[in-house]
Amino acid sequence: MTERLRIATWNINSLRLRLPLLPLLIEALQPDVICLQETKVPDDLFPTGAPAELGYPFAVWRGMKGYNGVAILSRLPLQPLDTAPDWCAKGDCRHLAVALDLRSGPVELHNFYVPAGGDVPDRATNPKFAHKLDFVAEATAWFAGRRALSNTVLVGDLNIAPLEHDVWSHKQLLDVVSHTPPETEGLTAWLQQGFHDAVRHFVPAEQKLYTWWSYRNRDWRASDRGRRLDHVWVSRDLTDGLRAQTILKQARDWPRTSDHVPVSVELEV
DNA sequence: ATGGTTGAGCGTCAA
Repeated sequence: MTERLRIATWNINSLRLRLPLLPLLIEALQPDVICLQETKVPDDLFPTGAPAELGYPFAVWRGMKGYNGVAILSRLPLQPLDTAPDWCAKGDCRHLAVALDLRSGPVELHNFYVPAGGDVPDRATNPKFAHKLDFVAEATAWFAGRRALSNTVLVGDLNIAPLEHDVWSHKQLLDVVSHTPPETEGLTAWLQQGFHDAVRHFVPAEQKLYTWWSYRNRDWRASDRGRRLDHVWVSRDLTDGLRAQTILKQARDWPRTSDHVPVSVELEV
């Protein structure tokens, strides 16, 4: 027996500020599970009633003051998984993992917010860039060291656009943090620990595909200098169950919205 | 080459 599952991911860039936008996401995507990054809310200030009011009574969150923060909102019961390490021993709030209770069995879900990496793509002079590369390498090693992946979904703002057409200009961005070779090679190595890119599954690699447009453009749609920083990966056993993907580009025009747009994948498990 | 904008939360830092 299979069950249809829709999982959405969004870098919301302040949960409290953009709480009123979540009904728009829900109406458009009808996700069973919503994974959020950059919630920017400490746990003691989290709007604890909001998930249930939105129709997602099962929720977990991990936040801190000012920066970072992740949350998972679910219509399905879930169990928190606490087996992952404190990435780079920073005490950051960049990862949550849960087991979703489906009739067909549990699905393991990982929600990641990878460090952005600062401005200078040099690990020797920029500690933020070093942290980003170390984070990706540590995650790669952690998944490599576990049992073979199955029934697993990984989503999040991974802050890396791995393919040539995941950015508006491959040549012009080769030395820009998010698309440098050490980053794209690192992300590819992580993906290859048993994952499959669930969005590119539906969209040929030659086609431009973005999930983020900078605030610093007067007209984001006209300049269209986007990057694909937000991802949904599935373990290889779930590949045959992939049914659809949506990059909710219209969300970039919502009032006072995030610079990232939601990404959703529908699959049968 | 540079600057451009946004959020957290009150001076800048992070993105």
